[in-house]
Amino acid sequence: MGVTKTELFTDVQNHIAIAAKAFAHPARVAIIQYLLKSNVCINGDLVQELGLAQATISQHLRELKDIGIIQGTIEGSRISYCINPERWAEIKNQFNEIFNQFASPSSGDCC
Amino acid sequence: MGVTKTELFTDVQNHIAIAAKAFAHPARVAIIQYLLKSNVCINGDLVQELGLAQATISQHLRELKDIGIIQGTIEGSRISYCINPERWAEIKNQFNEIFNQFASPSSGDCC
DNA sequence: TTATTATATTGCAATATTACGATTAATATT
DNA sequence: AATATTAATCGTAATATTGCAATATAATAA
Repeated sequence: MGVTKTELFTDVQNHIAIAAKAFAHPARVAIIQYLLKSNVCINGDLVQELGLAQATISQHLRELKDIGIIQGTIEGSRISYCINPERWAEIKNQFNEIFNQFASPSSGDCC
Repeated sequence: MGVTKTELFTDVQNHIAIAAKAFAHPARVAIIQYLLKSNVCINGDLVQELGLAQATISQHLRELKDIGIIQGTIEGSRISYCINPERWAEIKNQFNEIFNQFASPSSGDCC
């Protein structure tokens, strides 16, 4: 069907899934990495950096913005994007909480 | 197109995207959480736990197995799944590396 | 052997995602 | 004002994902 049965899952599970989608496409990872490097926000020179069409980049930016992990401010005819610190911390914490829940078993504890 | 242009991106970017997909669906998050809780591996009582059809669960398990984040061993007619410690650590480190690359700007550093 | 149980696989149908060209809207430049 | 630049949006095509019923496979139980 392609349609996720969100009603079967907890809010936390759904939220984690949405946050994970920010990283679930290499183009979006590339955009995030670019933003991490050039801390000084950016605009659409991502089109140069990645080899994708302008419309495609714009679409990925919108997804990242919808997830909330980035934010954009209008600067004349350009738009400066940057990481949203609060949302970043939130997502980071959500993932860390999961990652830290697993303690490697001493030995043949498991399969 | 629905087809990702993987050749445009670095190996790291592609690998992160693949790993993120493990968490990019609430059912898979639920499966991982269930595995974290009942440390003692499990089988397909996920079908009871989540409200999805057996075939659907099986499919998500295969995806998680393909990503490598879980592993399964045959135990008679059942299959015990558990988290793959090495792969788990690998993914955890990959994400932490990204998450730690961002230092919240002192003030109006950005947009 | 014949059932039963547990899980994987196959084959769909429906929806989502990825990508891009074309268009639009808004600001900049001349 | 006329034109260029920038980026969002629309429409569309191709592929991927989600979900399930039905079937297949494998091990166990009767």
